[in-house]
Amino acid sequence: MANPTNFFNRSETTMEYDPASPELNQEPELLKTVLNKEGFRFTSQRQKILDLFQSAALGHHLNAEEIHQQLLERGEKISFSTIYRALHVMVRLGLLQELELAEGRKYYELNTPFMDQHHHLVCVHCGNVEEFEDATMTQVGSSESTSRGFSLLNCQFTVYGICPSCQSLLG
Amino acid sequence: MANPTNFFNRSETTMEYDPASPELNQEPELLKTVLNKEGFRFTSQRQKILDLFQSAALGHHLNAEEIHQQLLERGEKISFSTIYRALHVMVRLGLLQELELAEGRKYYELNTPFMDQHHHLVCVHCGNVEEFEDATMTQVGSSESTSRGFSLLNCQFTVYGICPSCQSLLG
DNA sequence: ATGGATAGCGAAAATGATTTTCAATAGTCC
DNA sequence: GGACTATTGAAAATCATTTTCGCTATCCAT
Ligand SMILES: [Mn+2]
Ligand SMILES: [Mn+2]
Ligand SMILES: [Zn+2]
Ligand SMILES: [Zn+2]
Repeated sequence: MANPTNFFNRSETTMEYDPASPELNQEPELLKTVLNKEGFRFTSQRQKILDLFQSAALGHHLNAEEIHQQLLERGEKISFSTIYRALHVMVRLGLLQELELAEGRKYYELNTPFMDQHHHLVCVHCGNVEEFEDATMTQVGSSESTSRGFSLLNCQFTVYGICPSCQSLLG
Repeated sequence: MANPTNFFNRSETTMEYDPASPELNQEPELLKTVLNKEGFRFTSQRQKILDLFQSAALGHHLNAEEIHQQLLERGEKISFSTIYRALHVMVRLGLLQELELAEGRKYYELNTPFMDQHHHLVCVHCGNVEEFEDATMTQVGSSESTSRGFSLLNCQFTVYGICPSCQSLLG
């Protein structure tokens, strides 16, 4: 394996989004290919975790706890250590995206091609998350990073506020 | 005090940025006023912590650990519990801004009027953070939130990438 | 100013998400 | 099939942050 020591230390590697291989997550057996290409092994656990995200609406902004729970509901018991390891690997491979939606935990969702990147509007009271797309966002991100010589990995625009229903609850 | 139970649970209260009281952090004794207005008490610890941020370039994206350390260097020993409590209160009062620059810890900086809000470009390899301003960002944030009936609290645009010097190190 | 009520302090213990350790297992490649 | 070693699960370890609790200091009313 390429970098065994700090490998699991989040995306500290120069593994950028590869526009040449966009829909990998759709196909059933491609996971093995993607993993092996980078020296990882294909395992049933990793496939099941990815499956969870691919069954659309179900998955979407899942944290480790929710993944563990939803897998249990599907009759699959996968340890937390395995879940965390799989998430890191898939983020590294560009299959998943890690999100900081505030609160002390990380959320994950299927990664999308850079230009289709969406952003988030979070209610700090109830945790409700809405998504939106906006091309100017990604433009600003990429122009800002190239003008400083940064190689862009990804942008996150997160808007915090209070959703309509929480507003009425709080007066 | 208004909401004793979940009070310290981050900014879950409807305490929006007040454009009428912008430069509070500049003045020396205003902290007491701001605290008392909301039922908090003025303490030397809170003043010293705020002082740290106000001595500009020194402070800027400080986490609890760094605050504790820099206070020690100034000969002030303030416990972590007090530091964390003070940070929460000051965020709640709009004096400080809490940032999620990735990595499992939170950073703080002096809050600025909404329209002057700046954003961050983070090197995921060395942690170097650069700031930039962009009006479109805040526009998109506010239009997006009003169009959904959210009451806006704040926006964070964070761009992740690899800085020039880390790029050369990594080949 | 004085005094009572109680918010805030520090030290230590608790929490909770994530990471690591380690022996057993299972992909990959020959 | 067999060697090599990445991956797994369970349990222990980390680490930032939060809570608890007895004591102190601030605030407000007298
Ligand atoms: Mn999303
Ligand atoms: Mn900043
Ligand atoms: Zn809400
Ligand atoms: Zn760097």
